[in-house]
Amino acid sequence: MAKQPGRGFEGVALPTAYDVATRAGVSQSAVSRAFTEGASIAPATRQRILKAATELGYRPNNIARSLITRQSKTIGVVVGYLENQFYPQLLQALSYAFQAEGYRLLLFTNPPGGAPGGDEPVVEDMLNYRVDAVILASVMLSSHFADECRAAGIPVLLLNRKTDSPAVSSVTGDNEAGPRAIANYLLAMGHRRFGYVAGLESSSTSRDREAAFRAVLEPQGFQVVRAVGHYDFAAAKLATRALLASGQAPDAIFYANDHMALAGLEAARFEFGLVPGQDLSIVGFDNVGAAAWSSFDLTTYSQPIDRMVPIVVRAVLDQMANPQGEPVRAVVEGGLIIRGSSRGPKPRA
Amino acid sequence: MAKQPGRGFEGVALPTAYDVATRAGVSQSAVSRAFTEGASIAPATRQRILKAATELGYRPNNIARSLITRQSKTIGVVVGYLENQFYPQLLQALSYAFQAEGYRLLLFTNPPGGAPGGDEPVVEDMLNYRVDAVILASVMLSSHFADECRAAGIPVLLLNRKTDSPAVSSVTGDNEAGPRAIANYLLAMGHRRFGYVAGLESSSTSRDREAAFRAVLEPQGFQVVRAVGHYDFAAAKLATRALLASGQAPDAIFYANDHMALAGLEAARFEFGLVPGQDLSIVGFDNVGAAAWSSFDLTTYSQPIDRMVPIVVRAVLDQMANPQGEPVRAVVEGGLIIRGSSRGPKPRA
DNA sequence: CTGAAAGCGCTAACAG
DNA sequence: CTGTTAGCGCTTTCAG
Repeated sequence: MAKQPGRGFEGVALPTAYDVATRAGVSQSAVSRAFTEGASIAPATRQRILKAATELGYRPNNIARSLITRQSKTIGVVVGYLENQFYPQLLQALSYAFQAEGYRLLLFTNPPGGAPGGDEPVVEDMLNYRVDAVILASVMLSSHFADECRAAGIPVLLLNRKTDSPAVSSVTGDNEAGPRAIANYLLAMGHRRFGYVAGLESSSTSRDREAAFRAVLEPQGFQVVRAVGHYDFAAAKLATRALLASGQAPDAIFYANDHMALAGLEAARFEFGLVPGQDLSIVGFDNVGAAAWSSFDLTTYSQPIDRMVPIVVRAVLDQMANPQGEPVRAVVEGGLIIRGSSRGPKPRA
Repeated sequence: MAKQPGRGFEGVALPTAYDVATRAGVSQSAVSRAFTEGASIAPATRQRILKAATELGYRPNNIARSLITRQSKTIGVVVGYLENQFYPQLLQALSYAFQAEGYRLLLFTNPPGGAPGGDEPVVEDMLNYRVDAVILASVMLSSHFADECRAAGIPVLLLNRKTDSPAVSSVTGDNEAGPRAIANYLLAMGHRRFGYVAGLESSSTSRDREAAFRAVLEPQGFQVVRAVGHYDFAAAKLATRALLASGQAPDAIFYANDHMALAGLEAARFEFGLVPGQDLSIVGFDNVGAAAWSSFDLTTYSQPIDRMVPIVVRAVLDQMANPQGEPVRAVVEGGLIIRGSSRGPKPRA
């Protein structure tokens, strides 16, 4: 009947492999093998053990297993702003993909409205949980943390952002080709006055997108006025207002992401009475679900989650298998998706 | 220099409490105490240990700690459809609130587009991780799973849904008063032909909301036509189309949640050329962020996340402290939020 | 194929 | 206040 130290129904301990062993008349190690894929055990023995286990309501304790295998089968994920639909979509896809590989996600979120920088102690704490890898999909985290993970021997992957350090793996959308495609498209549609709404100034992603956008326009003599939206809906509305209220208002605005572009669309339409796709062009980046909704019909450059996630999974798995391996720095190509929010010939209109 | 069995930078093992003990010239248990809140240890000793720990880059291994304390400090959360903005909002709030209590969330998601019923083996697997409690915020899960958790002695809490079993704790919005308030409001605004768009037929939440809605209207002799939106955006559009295309089209439609109401709004506006708030009234439930966006301006009944989450946290904490305690069955009051999508006098218009 | 034995890294009595 | 001593529940050689 074993000891009974623990919790469990009615204060009785959960059965252990020993209990199962006793009941099945085998050794405890046999029980272990019965629950280990591909372990050498006679089918008959295995059946007997499995039967005893079910009768007892036994479940292998993954904590104990982790302690000895040194694998928690857990991946720490830090996400920031879940208001931006891109992140829930990403999170769901990641969760599902890693579940298929036998990993689960331990979730860490930044405090709502938290300022960038300042590593949260809670996130530090994630390392104590011996996560097998860490995925950082939050802008709100100093890159110092990535180094700390590396020092602890834990693979890190930056998703949708980068660091200066080329030693850290990252997977991003095409922050170079995307903005260039957008710029060229806007030029072709006859625009001449451009605006850019940045995310956070500290964000490499926002900076890269802006640089690529300008790299097309400025050599041709076009100015790009800018405002900062901090990746926030309300702030992006304010930024849009500032841009549109100025004397030389742009007639084409590129936003660092869809989330802000949606806000811009609303500001233009409801505060200025403008008709996007006619009076001005509004373009985002990501192609989130809502971008395709009729209310927005947002032209954007896609960051294809279904193509990014497998790359992330493989990269993380590889890094875990071979910590000495080369870091991955993947850029996942997207595509320009022309919808109604921008001026010019529409796909089918 | 200790053994070197494990991973870690360059294949060297991470330092253990023993390594720190040796370096600080104390016993291993002293190290343990140095890292345990409120343990009896001399400040000087503690300082010395902490110093040695930092020098070695030591981090306490929570896995080992969990094994002995029988607490993983981890809560399993099952969420389904993250497209519905309500869930990311909820998830973020839960994550933050539990982090403050020293718990982390282990995330489980249903497969994208997964059918209801059928307990995913992956979710079963969560119990092997010895999560300290389970929060189910997914409709896509047979209630059988809740019993299984209870059998394993793990507190379960259903969020935004219920079971027949009164033994299981749950926290929901006001699925009784909310729909009644909506029905009364719509009546007062002069509506006479009503529609309801259900979520999943198997969902207690959707059934409760429909029943309460009808409970006001039918006794007064009004019919409620219905369609099923499966909590899905596209399906809700189809449902709306079906309702509006019929001979006796309703001029007031209540949706089981905002996510579907948003879809309904689009269908009415872009497929039927109707002006919501004028030609017909569209009402949702939840008050998600997007409901307040100008593009939707959706009248709804709120399910206040900031009031629900503390109740969830307390309930879960209580159940863990006292597994024998009474289950919690909290109904969190919301409020009718009248916006432009419904006919009648607007708050300030 | 199976059992015995030795821990994984840490916490928790129990003496001192 | 601190060290000693047992394990937590399981995986993993190593014999047999």
